[in-house]
Amino acid sequence: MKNDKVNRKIKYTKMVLKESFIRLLKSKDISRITITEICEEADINRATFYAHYKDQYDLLKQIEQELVDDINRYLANYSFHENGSESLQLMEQIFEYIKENSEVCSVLLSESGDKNFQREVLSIVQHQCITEWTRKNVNKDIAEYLYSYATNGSIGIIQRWLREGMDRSTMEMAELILKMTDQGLSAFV
Amino acid sequence: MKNDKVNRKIKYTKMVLKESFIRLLKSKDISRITITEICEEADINRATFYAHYKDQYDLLKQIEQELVDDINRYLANYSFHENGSESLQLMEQIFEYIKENSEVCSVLLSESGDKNFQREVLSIVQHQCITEWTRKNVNKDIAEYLYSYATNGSIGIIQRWLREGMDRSTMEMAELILKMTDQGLSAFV
DNA sequence: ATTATTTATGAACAAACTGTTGATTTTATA
DNA sequence: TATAAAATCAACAGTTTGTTCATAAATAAT
Repeated sequence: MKNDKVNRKIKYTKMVLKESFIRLLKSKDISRITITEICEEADINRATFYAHYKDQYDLLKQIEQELVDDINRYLANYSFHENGSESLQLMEQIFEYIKENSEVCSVLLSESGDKNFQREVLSIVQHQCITEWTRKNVNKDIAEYLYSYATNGSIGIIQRWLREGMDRSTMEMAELILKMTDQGLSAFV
Repeated sequence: MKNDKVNRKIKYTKMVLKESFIRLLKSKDISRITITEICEEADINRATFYAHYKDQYDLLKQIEQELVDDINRYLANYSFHENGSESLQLMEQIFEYIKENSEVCSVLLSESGDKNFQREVLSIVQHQCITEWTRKNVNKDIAEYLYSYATNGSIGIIQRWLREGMDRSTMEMAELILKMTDQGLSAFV
C-alpha cells in the first residue's frame, strides 16, 4: 500500500520531534518551549514542524492521545479472570504500564501535565468502579463529588509514586488506591 | 511614613494589572496571554509592568501569595471552639472564604491553575488533619501516599463545587470532604 | 504653595519567535 | 529510472519581548 511507506519518513520526523519535545518538557514548562527550539533540538526544519503540528500544544495533545490508545491496546491484551477482583487487576496493569513507560509518563502525568488527559487515563479504571458503585447503591446525589475526589486522589498517588522513583510494587499501589476508594465510599452507601 | 503614601499610585497600578490579568485568565490559558495584552487591557504602560513584575507567571505568583495571606488572615479572625470539631469548622471556613471570593478562586483554583498553590491552600487544613492522623496511629509508611490522595481529592471536590456554581452549602461540603478523608484513612489505622 | 522625590509614560531599540510562502532538493517506492 | 511525496532553505512581514532614557505626572515633605 501507499500510505504505509510514505509514513516512513513522516514517522521519523514525528518521532524525533516528539523525543525532542519530551526532552525539553523535562527541564521547562511547555509555555517556555518555543517551536524554534524543538526543531533545533530535533534537527528538523521549522516549516516541517508546521506541516504536522499547529504548535507545541497540538504536539502535546497528539502525544497524549497516542499514549491513551497505547494503554488501551496494552490492557486489551490482558485477559481478566472473572473472580470479582477485576478492578484490582486492571489497576495493577495500569501501574505496570506506567512503570514500563515511566519516562514519558513522568512528564505527561506530572503536576504540570494536562489534567484532562490524566483524567482520561484514570477513567479507564473508574468506569469499572462506577458500575461497582451503582451496584452498591451509593448515594447518587453526591456520587459526582465522590468521583472527583477519587479520581483526583488517585492521580495524586500516581504522581507521588513516579516522583518517588516507583519505590513500591505495582500491586501494592493498586491495592492502596482501591482500598482508599472503597473505604471512602463506604461512608456514603 | 513614606512607603504608605508612595504605595497609593503603585497600589492602583498593581490593582488594575491584576484585574486585567484575572479577566484575561478567564478566557484563555496563561501561556497565551501576552504582557502587551495585559497592559493594553489595564491601560498601563508596558514599561511600568516590568517595573513591578518579571512576567505573567510572576504576576500570577504574587496574586496567589496574596490570596494565601488573605486566607490566613481570614481564618485568624475566627476563633475555634475547642470541642473536637476544629477540622470541620476550619474546613467550613475555607469554603466560606472561597465562596466570598469566588471570582478569583474560580480562576486560581481551577484545573489549569497552579497545583502548588492549591496544595498550599489545602495544607492550611491538612496540617490539622496530620496531627489528628498521627494521634490515630496511621501507618506512617504510607501516610505520605494517603496525604497525596486526600489533598488532591479535596482539591478535586472544591473545583467541582466551583464549576457547579457552589450548589451546596459550605457546611455540607466541609462534611463531605472530612467524611471521605476520615473514612478512607480508617482502612490504614 | 513650593520643592523634592517617586512613579508612570512614551518612544525607540535590537533581538527573538511566529506563521506562511514558494522554489528546490532529498527520499522512497512503483 | 521516473514519479510522487516529504523535507529543506531562504525570505517575509508581523508580533512580542525586555530594556533604556528622557519627560511628564502624581505624591510627599517642608
